[in-house]
Amino acid sequence: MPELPEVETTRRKIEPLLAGRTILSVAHDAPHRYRDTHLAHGRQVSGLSRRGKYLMLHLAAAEADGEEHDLIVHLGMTGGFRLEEGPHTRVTLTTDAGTLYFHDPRRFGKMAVVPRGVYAGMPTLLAMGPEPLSEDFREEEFVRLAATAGAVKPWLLSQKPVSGVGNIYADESLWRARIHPAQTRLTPEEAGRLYHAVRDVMHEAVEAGGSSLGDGLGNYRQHDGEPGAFQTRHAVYGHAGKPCPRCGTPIQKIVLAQRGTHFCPHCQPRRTEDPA
DNA sequence: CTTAAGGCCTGTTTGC
DNA sequence: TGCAAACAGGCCTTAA
Repeated sequence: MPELPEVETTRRKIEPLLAGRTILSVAHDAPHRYRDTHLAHGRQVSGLSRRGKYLMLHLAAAEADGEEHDLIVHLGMTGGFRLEEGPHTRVTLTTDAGTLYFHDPRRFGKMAVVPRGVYAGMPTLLAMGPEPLSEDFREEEFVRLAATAGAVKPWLLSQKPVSGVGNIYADESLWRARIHPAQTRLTPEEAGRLYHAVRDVMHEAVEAGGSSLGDGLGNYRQHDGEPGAFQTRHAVYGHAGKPCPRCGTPIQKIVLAQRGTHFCPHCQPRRTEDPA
């Protein structure tokens, strides 16, 4: 599942293929899912950036309107760019220097072309919290917000306290911080541990090129088919029943807020009484 | 305002 | 064996 590390890896890998190129066409047959992509035609790609799990292709102004645009891409669960067409190719992106194919078996991915910075109609992007690897992500603020939050895992997944955390990295971060996924109202000590766990996990995962899991459809790959390497460092995600790397207790899997949730019942006990 | 739940979508896995 | 049901899950929409 593409989360921040996978989206960042995608950005780094396809930027050399797109920067400075002119988009000739964005072809697909799902205008509701890939909105206003015709607005990208004829525009030059000035660069790529990322916000949370959103990928942004910055498009130079066209002669007709003099306005810069963004082609916003969300990879959803199974989206990714490839060099070759396949059975799940949903969008064909043709430039003056080659073609990229957007694969997305489960069709959770989305695209939209909008005037630069106009994100109306994208509530998650508008309300997005700070980037976990930037200086905007401040421990004090995170600790303050966590003190009154509900169950910590759904809170992390909301993208509001910090951006880019999805199901895999939420479970891994909570395991490192030794906090139960359903814990509410974190103490300053707990929130501080979680702050550093999120930063460390994201940093390590980006360096490893993200996580590639199994051989199934949800398996994230880079555009050239290369897998990431972080999955070998997962302590709990996908490890139900296997020993906790820290204490040996079998990892437990539960459903929390409709998400598969993995944790160590020994290292991550639920704190029931309020700290005095 | 906040929080919770349903829906989207389809290949794979599980269960009868 | 074969088919149906459950499962995976990020984010939007709707509801409370």
